[in-house]
Amino acid sequence: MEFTSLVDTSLDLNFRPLRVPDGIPKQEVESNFIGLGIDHTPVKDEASDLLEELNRVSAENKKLTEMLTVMCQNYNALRNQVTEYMNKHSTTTATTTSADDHSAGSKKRSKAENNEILKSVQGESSSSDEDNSCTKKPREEHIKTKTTRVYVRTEASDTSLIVKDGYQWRKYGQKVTRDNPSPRAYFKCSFAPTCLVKKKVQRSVEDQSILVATYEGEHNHSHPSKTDAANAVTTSPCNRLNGKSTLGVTASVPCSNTLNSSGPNIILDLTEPKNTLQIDEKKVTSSTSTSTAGGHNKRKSSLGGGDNHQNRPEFQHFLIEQMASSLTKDPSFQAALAAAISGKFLPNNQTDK
DNA sequence: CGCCTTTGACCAGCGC
DNA sequence: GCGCTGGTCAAAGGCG
Repeated sequence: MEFTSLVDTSLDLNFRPLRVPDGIPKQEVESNFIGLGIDHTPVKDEASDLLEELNRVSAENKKLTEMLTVMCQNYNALRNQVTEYMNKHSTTTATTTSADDHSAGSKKRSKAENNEILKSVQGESSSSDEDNSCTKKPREEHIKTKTTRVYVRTEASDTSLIVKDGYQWRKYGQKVTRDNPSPRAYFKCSFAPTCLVKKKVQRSVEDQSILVATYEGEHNHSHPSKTDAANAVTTSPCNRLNGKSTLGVTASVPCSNTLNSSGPNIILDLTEPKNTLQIDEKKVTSSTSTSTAGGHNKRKSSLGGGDNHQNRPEFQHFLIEQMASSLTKDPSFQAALAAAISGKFLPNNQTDK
């Protein structure tokens, strides 16, 4: 099914073009934009400019939020359709295979294929998570268990299975699995046995530079660091203060649709059904950086790490900030923005500035 | 000395 | 019942 043709995820940069205040000559505006011509602009005009810019950005932000909402709705609708379709298809397959002389193996395979498709559509929800396929836990239990999957782009040369999410983890095992040559590392929250959250980290089969971190359960304690979480996305991903520590911060910030291989792009897969935006399916990645929170800090936080924080206003504000930060650092976005702006100012397509 | 990682051994579920 | 596999345990060693 062609999702991209059904859901318009494109970012229309011209949906709300910059409005030039009537009182300001066009040339002056250009000067402000390109050369930051503060010296040539009266303070009063500058203030009104800033106010105008603030209003414009606010409106733009609102518009983006609306677009995101629409996208989520579209996604949910599509997901429901696909789920319905797969249910029908699954029933049909079972009927035909039982009627025919197909082997048990082929039955299993088709069923597994259907499940695989469903998983990809449903964002690999906890009940169908591949990692739970061989779990020892009773079914009811791992339905309850909140499972979140986070994709983190790292340096290809970086062989450590460390996903920095701000929480402190204790590694208790490592195993090479059958379906992936890369070892899988098992972590427990350092607050165990009080906190029973577990984390599995393994490199993606498709892209060795992507770490797949699967979180099971919810932290019953506060985030070790809020401020560090905020700092983390603006600093280098590799500057761990303690080379052996798994402490760090993961900024799960979907914002730019450009895949920046040089940076540690982070793809958030919210596998909870209530989380309507399954970012990872579109491979929307962030070009923001991550870094350690440093040391064994245990400061209180409400951001990052735990997937139960994502609906909080602070986290959303954090997301917005990181989106803005990421976009402004993205050369392709800057180019697109410049083209959009120059297209507005120069209707004759004179984009040589 | 305490905390951490490493790693081989062990356990349990599942399919044949 | 046996083998395969994923998950966990725990002893040993490293590091600050």
